[in-house]
Amino acid sequence: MDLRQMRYFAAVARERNFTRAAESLHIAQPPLSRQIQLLEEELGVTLIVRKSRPIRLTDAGRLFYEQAMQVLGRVDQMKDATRRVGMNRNRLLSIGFVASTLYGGLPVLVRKLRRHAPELDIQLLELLSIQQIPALKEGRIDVGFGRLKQSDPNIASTVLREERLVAALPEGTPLAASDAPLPLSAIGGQKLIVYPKEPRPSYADQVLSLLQDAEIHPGDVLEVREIQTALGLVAAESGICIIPSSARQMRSDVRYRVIDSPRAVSPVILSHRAGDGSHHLGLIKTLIHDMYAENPAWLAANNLRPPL
Amino acid sequence: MDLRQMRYFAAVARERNFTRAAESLHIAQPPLSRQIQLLEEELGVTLIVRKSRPIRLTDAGRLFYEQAMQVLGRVDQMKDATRRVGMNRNRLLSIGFVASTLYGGLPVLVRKLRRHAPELDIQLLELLSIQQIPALKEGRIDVGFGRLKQSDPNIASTVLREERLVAALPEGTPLAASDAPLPLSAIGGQKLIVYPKEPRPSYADQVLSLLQDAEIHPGDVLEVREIQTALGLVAAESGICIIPSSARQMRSDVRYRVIDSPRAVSPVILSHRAGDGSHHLGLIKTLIHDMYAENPAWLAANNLRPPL
DNA sequence: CCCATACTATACCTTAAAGGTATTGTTGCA
DNA sequence: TGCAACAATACCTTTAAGGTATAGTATGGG
Repeated sequence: MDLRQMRYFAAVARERNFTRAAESLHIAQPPLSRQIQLLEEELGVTLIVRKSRPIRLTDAGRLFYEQAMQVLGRVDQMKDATRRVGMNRNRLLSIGFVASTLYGGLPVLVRKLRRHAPELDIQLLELLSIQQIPALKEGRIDVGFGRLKQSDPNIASTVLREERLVAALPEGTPLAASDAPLPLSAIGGQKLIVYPKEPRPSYADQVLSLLQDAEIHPGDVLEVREIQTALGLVAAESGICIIPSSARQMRSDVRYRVIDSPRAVSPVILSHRAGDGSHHLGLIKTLIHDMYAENPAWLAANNLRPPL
Repeated sequence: MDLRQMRYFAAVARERNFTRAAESLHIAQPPLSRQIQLLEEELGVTLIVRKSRPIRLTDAGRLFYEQAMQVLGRVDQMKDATRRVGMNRNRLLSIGFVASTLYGGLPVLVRKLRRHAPELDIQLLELLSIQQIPALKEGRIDVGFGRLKQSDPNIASTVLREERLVAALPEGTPLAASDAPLPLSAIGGQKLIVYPKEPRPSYADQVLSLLQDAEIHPGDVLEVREIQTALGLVAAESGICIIPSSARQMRSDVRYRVIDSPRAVSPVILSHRAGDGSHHLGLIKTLIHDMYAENPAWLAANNLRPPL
């Protein structure tokens, strides 16, 4: 498959007419027909109903069209962004993060960073904690916000804070009746949903070992790929799930109860290359410090709107 | 630009070596070098620092690499999805929605729909309200959830409910001191942020005409493209913003106050093609009805967790 | 410091595939 | 039913991707 074929198909889908589509693409009609045939052949799927005037898209064609438009838009954005970084010689700061920090202080930090260093192009990449280590080494990212402690000598890590864990519970179930802290033991026998499924080790293992250390055995453990799915399943009463406090913002159709155990915490960890003495890294550390100073509540135990 | 060039560049970036990258791509090394040169030429940007062994990526190269990987992943997903729909002859149901419904009942509806009609492939497309009308006519979507009343004879629309509007206020400002309903008049003289900027007419006009009809004049109106930006600016104390109640879930670092006016509501409107008597459309209507029945609070005036 | 080594770039040729022209089917409407 | 509009097929031309041979350039050991 080829961007050209996608563009050709998009033109046909828009015009609902091969001849006019070919004109708009500045090519002759037969090559256009052939490219669409090749595309359909590669996919093994008919995209266009030709025995109808004007032509119609099949269901597969409609889907392909929408997706293709999005991909093409994305490619254009990518071109622009690459040119901007390359031409202006702007420094690029690449930040890796785990999804949960998006619901915490990361957006605020990024906004502050843009204000304090407008010359910087900021790239945000969602990466799981352990993916951040190789990404840092390979220079794909410059800083990482993760949740897993590690001890690679080439990577410097700082615990920004320990965040309370909360249990996500389906509305209307007995456990969700109270707002009081939930004893860890209450999780025993419950159906537990953990994430992410892979790559291991991950936050899932952190949760599971927390329970294991307390000798609490959940009734059944279901692994899912991401927190969104996990909370969706909780809402669908498929089980309960343990998430960092900040991720509570993701859904309000489930109930949350802080877990009543001093060990039920998850760190937020800033990582960067050990040798990295860049100005921007220092700026980030300063800004994070400021954020905590501005909002000391974020450091409080029962943090309602927690931080990075 | 071409997916092939993106794949080639990705291989070089991964291997950090043209020769080995060429091997992994099963082509000779010189053509690979040339394709990368062509890519750099088209972008007008150097992506690779060659006077270094192993080679390094420039900042632009790093950015391009990450984006390219995401695009390539996206293309693969698209192929799979298209094949699945085309092969299994699954019916595709394409749903257009405005962003705010994502923070309301839409996810619940989609989940119910998947459960009740597992044979269905569901495509979700974010479209502004007025974009949904042509999208319905052209068959790009089958149903739309929007916020703008319209009167196209070919499109049937149903108001699902009227949702209360709330003002988003920066924390710590005088207006944010209370949780009580906010009189519409309090918005007079305030800096107001509205969205989306285009295409018009949009929800922005709904908000502006609400104020105009009440003869209230905001101090200054700033138009932004999307709600996320608008709320970000509110958090940065750039002004206040009027949003549908359900969108409160998007951020918790701003304060919300229900607007104290019976006219300060925004409808949630279900639209579909006038002739459409498909089974799945009926199912959607039934499911929505069920949702409201299950959760009558959604219909209450001061809806905290509102619906579609 | 220079040469050996391990690369990447250049030059030039071969081949595959995209695009064009002419023409033959189809569809749908008058 | 026949004509107008349009897509598919057949076949040729041109463009550009890929291959081979070789020259140029960056690190590392002697």
